[in-house]
Amino acid sequence: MKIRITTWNVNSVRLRADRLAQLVETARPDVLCLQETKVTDDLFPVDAFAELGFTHHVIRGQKSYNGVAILSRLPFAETGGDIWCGREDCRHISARLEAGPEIHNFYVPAGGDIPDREQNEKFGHKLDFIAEMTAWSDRRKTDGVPKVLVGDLNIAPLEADVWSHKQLLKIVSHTPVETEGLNGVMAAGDWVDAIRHIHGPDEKLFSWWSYRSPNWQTNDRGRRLDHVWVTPDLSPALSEASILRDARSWEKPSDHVPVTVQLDL
DNA sequence: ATGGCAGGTTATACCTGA
Repeated sequence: MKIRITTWNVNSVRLRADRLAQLVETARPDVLCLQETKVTDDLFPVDAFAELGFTHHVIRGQKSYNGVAILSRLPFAETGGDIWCGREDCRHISARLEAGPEIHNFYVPAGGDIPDREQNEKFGHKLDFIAEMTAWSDRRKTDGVPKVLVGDLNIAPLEADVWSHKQLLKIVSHTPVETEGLNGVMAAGDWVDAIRHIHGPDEKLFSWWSYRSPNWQTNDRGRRLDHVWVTPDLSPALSEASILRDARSWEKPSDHVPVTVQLDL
Protein backbone atom coordinates (compact mmCIF):
# COMPACT_ATOMS: atom_id res chain seq x y z
CA MET A 1 0.00 0.00 0.00
CA LYS A 2 0.98 3.61 -0.50
CA ILE A 3 0.86 6.07 2.38
CA ARG A 4 1.31 9.79 1.78
CA ILE A 5 2.26 11.91 4.79
CA THR A 6 2.29 15.71 4.76
CA THR A 7 3.65 18.01 7.46
CA TRP A 8 2.83 21.72 7.60
CA ASN A 9 3.37 24.54 10.04
CA VAL A 10 -0.04 26.01 9.32
CA ASN A 11 0.28 29.16 11.49
CA SER A 12 -3.31 29.05 12.79
CA VAL A 13 -5.47 26.12 11.70
CA ARG A 14 -8.68 28.16 11.92
CA LEU A 15 -7.43 31.01 9.73
CA ARG A 16 -6.10 28.55 7.13
CA ALA A 17 -9.25 26.46 6.50
CA ASP A 18 -9.43 27.17 2.76
CA ARG A 19 -5.71 26.61 2.32
CA LEU A 20 -6.01 23.23 4.05
CA ALA A 21 -8.66 22.14 1.56
CA GLN A 22 -6.33 23.32 -1.22
CA LEU A 23 -3.46 21.39 0.33
CA VAL A 24 -5.50 18.17 0.51
CA GLU A 25 -6.40 18.56 -3.15
CA THR A 26 -2.83 19.35 -4.18
CA ALA A 27 -0.69 17.00 -2.08
CA ARG A 28 -3.33 14.26 -1.55
CA PRO A 29 -2.07 13.21 1.90
CA ASP A 30 -3.43 10.24 3.80
CA VAL A 31 -1.98 11.63 7.00
CA LEU A 32 -1.69 15.35 7.71
CA CYS A 33 0.55 16.60 10.52
CA LEU A 34 0.14 20.22 11.59
CA GLN A 35 2.10 22.55 13.84
CA GLU A 36 1.25 25.96 15.29
CA THR A 37 -2.46 25.22 15.25
CA LYS A 38 -2.92 27.97 17.88
CA VAL A 39 -6.21 26.63 19.20
CA THR A 40 -7.50 24.71 22.19
CA ASP A 41 -8.79 21.19 21.52
CA ASP A 42 -12.45 22.13 22.08
CA LEU A 43 -12.28 24.73 19.29
CA PHE A 44 -10.29 22.64 16.80
CA PRO A 45 -12.21 22.37 13.48
CA VAL A 46 -12.45 18.56 13.47
CA ASP A 47 -15.67 18.60 11.38
CA ALA A 48 -14.00 20.48 8.52
CA PHE A 49 -11.31 17.80 8.35
CA ALA A 50 -13.88 14.99 8.51
CA GLU A 51 -15.57 16.54 5.47
CA LEU A 52 -12.22 16.35 3.67
CA GLY A 53 -12.01 12.65 4.52
CA PHE A 54 -9.82 12.89 7.60
CA THR A 55 -12.08 11.09 10.03
CA HIS A 56 -9.33 10.14 12.49
CA HIS A 57 -7.49 12.71 14.55
CA VAL A 58 -5.37 13.27 17.57
CA ILE A 59 -4.90 16.88 18.65
CA ARG A 60 -3.07 18.75 21.36
CA GLY A 61 -3.44 22.51 21.44
CA GLN A 62 -3.46 25.55 23.65
CA LYS A 63 -4.59 29.11 23.27
CA SER A 64 -2.59 31.45 21.00
CA TYR A 65 0.67 29.53 20.75
CA ASN A 66 2.06 26.21 19.55
CA GLY A 67 -0.28 23.26 19.15
CA VAL A 68 0.09 20.07 17.07
CA ALA A 69 -2.34 17.72 15.38
CA ILE A 70 -2.41 14.55 13.29
CA LEU A 71 -5.39 14.18 10.93
CA SER A 72 -5.75 10.89 9.09
CA ARG A 73 -7.80 8.98 6.53
CA LEU A 74 -6.28 5.81 8.00
CA PRO A 75 -7.21 4.46 11.43
CA PHE A 76 -4.89 4.63 14.42
CA ALA A 77 -3.89 1.64 16.53
CA GLU A 78 -2.56 3.85 19.31
CA THR A 79 -2.03 7.55 20.01
CA GLY A 80 0.20 9.46 22.38
CA GLY A 81 2.13 12.60 23.07
CA ASP A 82 4.93 13.40 25.46
CA ILE A 83 5.79 16.35 27.66
CA TRP A 84 9.13 17.91 26.79
CA CYS A 85 11.33 20.01 29.08
CA GLY A 86 8.66 19.63 31.75
CA ARG A 87 6.27 21.95 29.93
CA GLU A 88 2.68 21.34 28.89
CA ASP A 89 3.20 23.38 25.75
CA CYS A 90 1.80 21.08 23.06
CA ARG A 91 4.90 20.43 20.99
CA HIS A 92 4.59 16.68 20.32
CA ILE A 93 1.87 14.24 19.39
CA SER A 94 2.01 10.73 17.98
CA ALA A 95 -0.13 8.09 16.32
CA ARG A 96 0.67 4.54 15.30
CA LEU A 97 -1.23 3.62 12.17
CA GLU A 98 -2.96 0.26 11.95
CA ALA A 99 -1.14 0.08 8.61
CA GLY A 100 2.18 0.03 10.44
CA PRO A 101 4.37 3.07 11.02
CA GLU A 102 4.32 5.20 14.13
CA ILE A 103 4.21 8.90 13.35
CA HIS A 104 5.72 11.53 15.63
CA ASN A 105 4.87 15.16 15.01
CA PHE A 106 7.13 17.79 16.64
CA TYR A 107 7.15 21.55 17.01
CA VAL A 108 10.63 22.42 18.30
CA PRO A 109 10.94 25.80 20.09
CA ALA A 110 12.04 28.62 17.80
CA GLY A 111 14.67 29.80 20.26
CA GLY A 112 14.31 33.59 20.20
CA ASP A 113 16.82 36.01 18.70
CA ILE A 114 20.09 35.67 20.61
CA PRO A 115 21.93 32.33 20.18
CA ASP A 116 23.22 32.25 23.75
CA ARG A 117 21.48 30.42 26.58
CA GLU A 118 23.01 32.77 29.18
CA GLN A 119 21.38 35.80 27.59
CA ASN A 120 18.28 34.17 26.16
CA GLU A 121 16.21 31.60 28.03
CA LYS A 122 14.34 30.63 24.86
CA PHE A 123 17.56 29.48 23.24
CA GLY A 124 18.32 27.37 26.31
CA HIS A 125 14.85 25.82 26.03
CA LYS A 126 15.52 24.95 22.38
CA LEU A 127 18.86 23.30 23.20
CA ASP A 128 17.30 21.39 26.10
CA PHE A 129 14.50 20.21 23.82
CA ILE A 130 17.03 18.95 21.27
CA ALA A 131 18.94 17.16 24.03
CA GLU A 132 15.72 15.41 25.14
CA MET A 133 14.98 14.43 21.53
CA THR A 134 18.46 12.92 21.33
CA ALA A 135 17.94 10.80 24.44
CA TRP A 136 14.44 9.80 23.26
CA SER A 137 15.74 8.83 19.79
CA ASP A 138 18.45 6.72 21.39
CA ARG A 139 15.93 4.97 23.70
CA ARG A 140 13.51 4.22 20.87
CA LYS A 141 16.14 3.19 18.31
CA THR A 142 16.10 -0.51 19.10
CA ASP A 143 12.38 -1.03 19.75
CA GLY A 144 11.75 -2.43 16.27
CA VAL A 145 8.86 -0.05 15.50
CA PRO A 146 9.06 1.61 12.05
CA LYS A 147 8.78 5.34 12.66
CA VAL A 148 8.28 8.59 10.79
CA LEU A 149 9.33 11.80 12.53
CA VAL A 150 7.94 15.00 11.06
CA GLY A 151 7.57 18.59 12.00
CA ASP A 152 8.84 22.11 12.29
CA LEU A 153 12.22 21.42 13.86
CA ASN A 154 13.22 25.08 13.54
CA ILE A 155 16.77 24.16 12.51
CA ALA A 156 18.21 24.20 8.99
CA PRO A 157 21.06 21.69 9.33
CA LEU A 158 22.88 21.76 5.97
CA GLU A 159 24.56 24.56 4.03
CA ALA A 160 22.05 23.98 1.22
CA ASP A 161 19.21 24.37 3.73
CA VAL A 162 19.71 28.15 3.95
CA TRP A 163 20.03 30.95 1.41
CA SER A 164 23.45 31.95 2.76
CA HIS A 165 25.41 29.63 5.03
CA LYS A 166 27.97 32.33 5.90
CA GLN A 167 25.40 35.00 6.70
CA LEU A 168 23.30 32.72 8.87
CA LEU A 169 26.00 31.10 11.01
CA LYS A 170 25.13 33.42 13.91
CA ILE A 171 21.39 33.47 13.22
CA VAL A 172 19.17 31.26 15.36
CA SER A 173 18.17 28.17 13.31
CA HIS A 174 21.56 27.73 11.63
CA THR A 175 24.16 28.20 14.41
CA PRO A 176 26.68 25.38 14.83
CA VAL A 177 25.37 24.40 18.28
CA GLU A 178 21.91 23.89 16.74
CA THR A 179 22.95 22.11 13.56
CA GLU A 180 25.32 19.84 15.50
CA GLY A 181 22.55 19.23 17.99
CA LEU A 182 20.11 18.21 15.28
CA ASN A 183 22.76 15.95 13.72
CA GLY A 184 23.08 14.38 17.16
CA VAL A 185 19.35 13.63 17.23
CA MET A 186 19.62 12.04 13.78
CA ALA A 187 22.62 9.92 14.74
CA ALA A 188 21.02 8.79 18.02
CA GLY A 189 17.94 7.46 16.23
CA ASP A 190 19.58 6.34 12.97
CA TRP A 191 17.07 8.71 11.32
CA VAL A 192 17.11 9.11 7.54
CA ASP A 193 16.31 12.61 6.23
CA ALA A 194 13.66 11.73 3.62
CA ILE A 195 14.04 14.93 1.63
CA ARG A 196 17.82 14.59 1.32
CA HIS A 197 17.47 10.84 0.67
CA ILE A 198 15.56 11.74 -2.49
CA HIS A 199 17.18 15.04 -3.47
CA GLY A 200 20.81 14.74 -2.30
CA PRO A 201 22.75 17.12 -0.01
CA ASP A 202 23.60 20.00 -2.36
CA GLU A 203 20.30 21.17 -3.85
CA LYS A 204 19.06 24.40 -2.27
CA LEU A 205 15.80 23.48 -0.57
CA PHE A 206 13.74 25.73 1.67
CA SER A 207 10.42 25.32 3.48
CA TRP A 208 10.13 28.73 5.16
CA TRP A 209 10.38 32.32 3.97
CA SER A 210 9.86 35.24 6.34
CA TYR A 211 6.67 37.24 6.03
CA ARG A 212 8.90 40.31 6.25
CA SER A 213 10.89 39.46 3.17
CA PRO A 214 9.52 41.37 0.19
CA ASN A 215 9.73 39.62 -3.18
CA TRP A 216 10.43 36.36 -1.42
CA GLN A 217 10.43 34.51 -4.75
CA THR A 218 13.20 36.55 -6.34
CA ASN A 219 15.24 37.15 -3.17
CA ASP A 220 14.60 33.53 -2.11
CA ARG A 221 16.02 34.04 1.36
CA GLY A 222 14.55 30.85 2.72
CA ARG A 223 15.48 28.14 5.16
CA ARG A 224 14.59 24.43 5.39
CA LEU A 225 13.11 24.21 8.87
CA ASP A 226 10.44 21.56 8.23
CA HIS A 227 11.54 17.97 8.05
CA VAL A 228 10.47 14.38 7.51
CA TRP A 229 12.70 11.64 8.85
CA VAL A 230 12.19 7.89 8.74
CA THR A 231 13.79 4.92 10.47
CA PRO A 232 16.17 2.96 8.20
CA ASP A 233 13.67 0.10 7.75
CA LEU A 234 11.35 2.55 5.95
CA SER A 235 13.88 4.31 3.72
CA PRO A 236 13.64 1.73 0.88
CA ALA A 237 9.90 2.51 0.75
CA LEU A 238 10.45 6.24 0.14
CA SER A 239 9.22 6.93 -3.39
CA GLU A 240 8.65 10.68 -3.13
CA ALA A 241 9.72 13.55 -0.90
CA SER A 242 8.64 17.00 -2.00
CA ILE A 243 8.39 20.54 -0.72
CA LEU A 244 5.32 22.41 -1.95
CA ARG A 245 7.05 25.70 -2.67
CA ASP A 246 4.01 26.95 -4.58
CA ALA A 247 2.03 27.10 -1.33
CA ARG A 248 4.02 30.17 -0.27
CA SER A 249 2.28 32.03 -3.15
CA TRP A 250 -1.21 30.98 -2.10
CA GLU A 251 -3.67 33.58 -0.92
CA LYS A 252 -3.19 34.22 2.83
CA PRO A 253 -0.24 31.80 3.03
CA SER A 254 1.54 30.41 6.04
CA ASP A 255 5.20 31.45 6.19
CA HIS A 256 6.00 27.70 6.03
CA VAL A 257 5.12 25.39 3.14
CA PRO A 258 4.03 21.75 3.36
CA VAL A 259 6.43 18.84 2.97
CA THR A 260 5.11 15.50 1.69
CA VAL A 261 6.55 12.00 1.51
CA GLN A 262 5.15 8.84 -0.01
CA LEU A 263 5.91 5.42 1.40
CA ASP A 264 5.29 2.40 -0.85
CA LEU A 265 4.89 -0.35 1.73
C1' DA B 1 23.14 47.28 7.27
C1' DT B 2 18.53 47.62 8.06
C1' DG B 3 13.86 46.72 8.18
C1' DG B 4 10.52 44.55 6.66
C1' DC B 5 4.92 41.08 8.10
C1' DA B 6 1.44 38.06 10.26
C1' DG B 7 -1.48 35.91 14.04
C1' DG B 8 -3.56 36.13 18.49
C1' DT B 9 -5.34 38.38 22.46
C1' DT B 10 -10.89 39.35 28.20
C1' DA B 11 -6.81 43.49 21.98
C1' DT B 12 -7.14 48.69 20.17
C1' DA B 13 -0.48 47.56 22.34
C1' DC B 14 2.24 43.82 22.85
C1' DC B 15 3.79 39.14 22.66
C1' DT B 16 5.42 35.56 19.48
C1' DG B 17 7.52 33.82 15.42
C1' DA B 18 12.88 32.62 13.18
